[in-house]
Amino acid sequence: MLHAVTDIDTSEALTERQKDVLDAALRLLVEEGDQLTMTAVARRASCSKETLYKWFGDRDGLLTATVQWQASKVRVVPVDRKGLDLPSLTASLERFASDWLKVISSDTSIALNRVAVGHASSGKDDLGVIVLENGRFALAKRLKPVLEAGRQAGFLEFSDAETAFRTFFGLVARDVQIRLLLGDRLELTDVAIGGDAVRATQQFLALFGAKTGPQGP
Amino acid sequence: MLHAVTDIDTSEALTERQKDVLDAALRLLVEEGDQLTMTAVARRASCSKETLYKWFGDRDGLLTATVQWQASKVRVVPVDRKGLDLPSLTASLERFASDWLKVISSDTSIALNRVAVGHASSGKDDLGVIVLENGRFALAKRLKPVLEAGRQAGFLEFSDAETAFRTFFGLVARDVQIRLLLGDRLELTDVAIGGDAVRATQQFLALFGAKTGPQGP
DNA sequence: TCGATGGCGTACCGTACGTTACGGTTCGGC
DNA sequence: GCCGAACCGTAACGTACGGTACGCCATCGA
Repeated sequence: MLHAVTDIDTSEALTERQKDVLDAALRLLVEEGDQLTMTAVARRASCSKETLYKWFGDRDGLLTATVQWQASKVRVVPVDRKGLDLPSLTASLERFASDWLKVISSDTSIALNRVAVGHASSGKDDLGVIVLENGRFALAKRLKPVLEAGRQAGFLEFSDAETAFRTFFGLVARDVQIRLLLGDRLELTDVAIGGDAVRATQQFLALFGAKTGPQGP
Repeated sequence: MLHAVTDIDTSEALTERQKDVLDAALRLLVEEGDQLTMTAVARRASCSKETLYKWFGDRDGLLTATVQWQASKVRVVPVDRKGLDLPSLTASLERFASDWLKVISSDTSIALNRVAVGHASSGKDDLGVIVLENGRFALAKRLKPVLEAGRQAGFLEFSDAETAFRTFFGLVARDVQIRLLLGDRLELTDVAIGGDAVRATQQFLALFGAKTGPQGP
């Protein structure tokens, strides 16, 4: 289990300058992958290495701060649960699917996940936990209320929201993330993403949609 | 696209001694992750570094050979398509799902995928391609004939085998692989895997099973 | 005006590791 | 028994990079 390990408010007292430095590190990470050096970050950010060490402790600290900084930038848009009907539920699910596909296919996400995966082998720091907590688990946390609302409104049928979520996750992501992480050139256009979102949502509704309508037969 | 890049017969003239060395490297890779050193491999395999360099060129060559060697070890068991009925189709699908879950949750697969993901960022070598080709694409190559047979027998309905396969893939793997790669302690017991295989198969049949029987109404 | 603080640039140190070189040993062929 | 090839073990080399020290400048409060 790793839930509820880091609730990540982060942005904890970061000066503008520090944010700039982390942005530079992030860009470098996207461009060059994990072999980014402290010297490169310092040069790109126009700061001295000494400052990097004073602010972030060591290389892992910088990496962690960078990942957390990126995580803090994705803001959660709450879903309103008023007037829930089937079209709006469908639209919500499609929106989640589309957003998620956009995220996992973005250069930033790919780079961050690669770094985190690489560091997970030598379980030294918590990059993997941070990425999971702000990716997969954050998604679940946002989506589950929608699923629950759909169930209470009688549009969905499932016994366990976690299981339902994981199925939705699988229907949306399929093999996309692992292929991208492994370097497969998988071009996801906006229209392809939109189509996949619709397909995944329809499949999910086919599996978990209530046979009877919200009022019953 | 990266299909049909490496058809990988490999094992290309590997002496027993060389296989032993690669096995040692593989074990070391599983134990220590990507930071395995040439010295460590030489010591573990009781060979000299000079021999390593003569045989495999450089560190990347050794890594590539190791990954290919592991890939060459998984033998494909062909599925017989005789006497296809719904129970045997279901059993085949469950078997594929179960096997796949066992593979992606194995220490070896996790270690290899981590290394390949790490190397994909600095697109220097083809580790990612090799892993994909022997993982996700090999699975597709084996499963698609089964899907086609199921369709011709009238048990399945789909227009594109690739799309159907990817949905099956998503239903089986869900978030398992990325969570494991990121270091989440996800314990998959045999019974849990079996249950997941059954669930994924049922969901797949619910989505792609023919509404009419094999003979039709 | 002036000391102090914070940060930039750079030179430097130590180490880890990839790579190479070399002496010693085993072994198959003559 | 002798030769050369292959291989083991290890020492040595070169370099890249994490981490540190230091000189210099700008800003700021007194």
